[in-house]
Amino acid sequence: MKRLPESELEIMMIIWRHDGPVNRMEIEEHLHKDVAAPTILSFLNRLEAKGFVGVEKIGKINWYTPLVKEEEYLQKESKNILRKMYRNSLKNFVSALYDGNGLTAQDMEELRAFLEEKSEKK
Amino acid sequence: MKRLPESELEIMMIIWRHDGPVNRMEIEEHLHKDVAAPTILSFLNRLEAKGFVGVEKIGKINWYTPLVKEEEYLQKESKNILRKMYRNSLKNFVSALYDGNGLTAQDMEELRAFLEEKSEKK
DNA sequence: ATTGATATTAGGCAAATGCAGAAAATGACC
DNA sequence: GGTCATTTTCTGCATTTGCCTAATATCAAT
Repeated sequence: MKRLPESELEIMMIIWRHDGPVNRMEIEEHLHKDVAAPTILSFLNRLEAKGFVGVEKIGKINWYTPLVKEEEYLQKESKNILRKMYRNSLKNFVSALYDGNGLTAQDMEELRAFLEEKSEKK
Repeated sequence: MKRLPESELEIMMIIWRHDGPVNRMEIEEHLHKDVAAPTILSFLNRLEAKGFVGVEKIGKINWYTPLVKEEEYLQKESKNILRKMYRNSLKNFVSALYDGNGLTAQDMEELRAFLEEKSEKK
């Protein structure tokens, strides 16, 4: 499974978060950038070529569905990020966020609870 | 401050982790890939053009020093990653790692201790 | 000063990425 | 069927990225 460039990933995130098949227009609405329709369709074509989405044409509308699972992709990416930028240390990553004020008390509490839950049922 | 492409980031990580100025040869030794000398120098030139490193030539050797701080870059990147891929939720990121078996018990304990320490001294 | 060894610079090239104009297809309405 | 309106497809193009070959500079040893 290839790594996606930024623009394709942006599209892919929208597709993943959408329930069921999605068309170009819907993607456009969720995109924060303002790009021409052929641009989005071009990214979608590339996603299809890479096996990330399937397309079905109904009438003149293309409907896209994910073929790669979000969790699967994110799992791999999380590991890559940690390895490439944080010497494989999750703590380094969280530290960076903390020091850059990227963490709220709520984030931290949420994470604490998560860790607690996961280590309980070992 | 621009985002760095993968190959330039790899070089930059080596420079950051090295103590004091570093030359092409030293970088080459720390690189896990096997690339020709001009390739590395080409990346270094690009890093210089982007303001990430400074160069001083002594004899025929170029010595490189970071101009951008590692923490600064990583802080920004951590936030970007979280925003772009995990809906700004650190827990989502850690979850992904956990589910993909990217976390050891040690990682988790380390992180737990970190959170505890940081929330104590609020 | 010549030769060798090695480093950097110049230049370039294929592929990937981000993007959009023009052309073609298709549904909807008269 | 003809005409809009809209959608997709085709095609292309400027940049960026990853990488290297050939040329040039420079030190070191003779």
